[in-house]
Amino acid sequence: MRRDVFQAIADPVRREIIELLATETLSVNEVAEKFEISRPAISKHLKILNECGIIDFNQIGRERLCLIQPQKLIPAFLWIKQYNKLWEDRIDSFENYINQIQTKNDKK
Amino acid sequence: MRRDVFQAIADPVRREIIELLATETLSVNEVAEKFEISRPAISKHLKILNECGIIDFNQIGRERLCLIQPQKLIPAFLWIKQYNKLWEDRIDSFENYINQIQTKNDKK
DNA sequence: AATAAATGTAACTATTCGGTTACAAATATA
DNA sequence: TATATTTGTAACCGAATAGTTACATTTATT
Repeated sequence: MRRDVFQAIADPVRREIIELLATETLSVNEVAEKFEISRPAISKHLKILNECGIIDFNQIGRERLCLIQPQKLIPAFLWIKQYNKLWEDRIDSFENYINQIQTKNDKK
Repeated sequence: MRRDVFQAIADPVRREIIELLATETLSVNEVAEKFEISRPAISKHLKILNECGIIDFNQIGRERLCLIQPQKLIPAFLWIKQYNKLWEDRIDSFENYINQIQTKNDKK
């Protein structure tokens, strides 16, 4: 079973969980309440996020608080970031092309 | 069938295809030759990448050239990027903590 | 001590995923 | 025209995914 950050953020529910936990620390039940799906389903998503280190648990009595570990997103960030030169060049060359046409039209 | 950039880059083979096509445009067969798995398997991966716009095809005779469209990675990039303030603060506070300890030790 | 609350997990199901082999179709070459 | 090349796709398979309900366990409350 593959368990990496790319696979973790592939699921829209897990991305939403990350979004929630980025603003506040919540217990398992509090996370589950924010969704339509069952608590065990959320429990599984949290387990997957925990297995790749994106969240840690902090047991307080009978509650488990879910703490985000945002630095675990860095590898995925860097993988995508290596292509930003590529898409910026693409956009630049498109803008140059537009400017070129613009200049031609201005001359008319 | 969900088909978005997050799901596209979740698979390691597809990430490798993106890496290949970032440096050169290749035909379907040329892509397949770089992998151990069968050509139809690669064909499926290319189809998925195409369905979410990450690659375009350019038919030249009987060959189909695979052209990367790196700007399609931008939404995934931005989604992750919104957390970089979060992990930078985390790293900063860790560094501050280390510096604090260091300063204490220096005083001894 | 009895009950309520928070949570994990087992068992099950339907669907998707990632691979395979076999075959068909289109195009280039001899 | 016959053959080789490039490619897509159908049919199949096993494993993983994402959900469910039912139940067990631990901790807090009454």
